[in-house]
Amino acid sequence: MARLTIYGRALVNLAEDGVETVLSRQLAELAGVNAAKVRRDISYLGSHGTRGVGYDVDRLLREINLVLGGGASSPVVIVGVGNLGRALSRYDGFQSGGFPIAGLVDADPSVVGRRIGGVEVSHLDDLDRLVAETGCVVGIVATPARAAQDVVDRLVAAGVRSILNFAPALVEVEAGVEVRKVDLATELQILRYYEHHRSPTGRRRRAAG
Amino acid sequence: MARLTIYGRALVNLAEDGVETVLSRQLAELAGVNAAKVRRDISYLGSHGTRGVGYDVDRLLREINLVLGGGASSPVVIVGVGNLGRALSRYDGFQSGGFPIAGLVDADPSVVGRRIGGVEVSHLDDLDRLVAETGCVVGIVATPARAAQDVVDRLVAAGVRSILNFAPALVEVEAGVEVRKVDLATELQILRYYEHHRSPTGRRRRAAG
DNA sequence: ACATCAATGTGAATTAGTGCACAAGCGCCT
DNA sequence: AGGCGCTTGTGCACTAATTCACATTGATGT
Repeated sequence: MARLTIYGRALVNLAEDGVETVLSRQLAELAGVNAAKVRRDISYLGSHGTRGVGYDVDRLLREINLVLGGGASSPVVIVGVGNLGRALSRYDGFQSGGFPIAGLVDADPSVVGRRIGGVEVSHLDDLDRLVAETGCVVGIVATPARAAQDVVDRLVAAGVRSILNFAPALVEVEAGVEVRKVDLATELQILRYYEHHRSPTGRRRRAAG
Repeated sequence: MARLTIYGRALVNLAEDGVETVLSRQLAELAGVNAAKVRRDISYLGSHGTRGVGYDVDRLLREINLVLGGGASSPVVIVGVGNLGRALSRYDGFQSGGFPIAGLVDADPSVVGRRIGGVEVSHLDDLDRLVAETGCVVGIVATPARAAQDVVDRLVAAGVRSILNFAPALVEVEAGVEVRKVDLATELQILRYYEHHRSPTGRRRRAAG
């Protein structure tokens, strides 16, 4: 679940502050959710807090990291170095999050060979070789919508089983391949929707996660 | 709902192809959801298709655009021109989606005055003036997590009521202000989770939206 | 050792979301 | 004009998610 990553981040902050024990109520406050939900989520981990005391921060963090895949490094390949692809290539959040950029790929021969953020751009046809050599397990699709399905098919053929899709298009994959979509246009549209259906102002509250 | 924007995009494509009428079944296929869901979603619009025929593409598209805020242009201000902020500044999806970048802001004096993607960077303290002059209605937060709450407070104080938060932090806002969070780190974490809990391969399917 | 306190873990209730299945309605064909 | 076939709109059942509320259980102090 997505909430686990939120808890994880909150726990990291707590650990850095030297906190050793946390209550479900506190974690709920930090994560912006209900305390009962926190407890139920954590109970699915099989983890056990201590009744009357709370959860051990370090232990809980370890358990969450374990189920999320730990601190392992997962190299990614970015397909499409157009506007968005270049932007993502220069973003160092991938690196610092444990997802080093192992390769850049584009179908346009005129950009192949160029270096962006210290990584050379390969041709789309070399995707198989690139994935095999670098051991990429995650593919990032930053192409126009019409190219997305073809790119995803190539990624899957190359062995990639986890895909983050920034293209505004739905793609089909075989079961066993996980695709997540990040759609900036949709997010902005939704904001615009609220802009047009503004409710009367009220009290301060925690934002949706 | 987020699905409305998906329908909208599908309808645009259909309209470009010259299609005049669409069935709930077809729209469901394009959007990757159940046909009954499409019908129920559309029924909330108050729109009426024609039984036995389907929905008029142009009419439905107009209705969806209306409820989503139409083709109005909504200028945005990007706060934080660090790694991610610069990346976003150069992404022209905002411009083409009807969200022109009206301003860039940063707290670091050494980047103030620099031009990125044709827009000059202003100081965070000038946010009020910038928002007032450009009529920005949407703020994009691309700062480190620890600065996010302060930046959001300043945006709200300046009159911005719609915020897209890329910082990995929850922020509090008064009611009436809408915050949406885009969290690349979480998306990648979730992919990594599935990577570690791989289910056996199966048949091709449409990916989750 | 025992009582007390506090927070967890979870059964049960509530709410939201999904999807089936069918009645109602519209156009077309005769 | 009337019947037929097709699709919408929606009542209803079902599933998933959330939240309440409390019995349970570990720690602590006397």
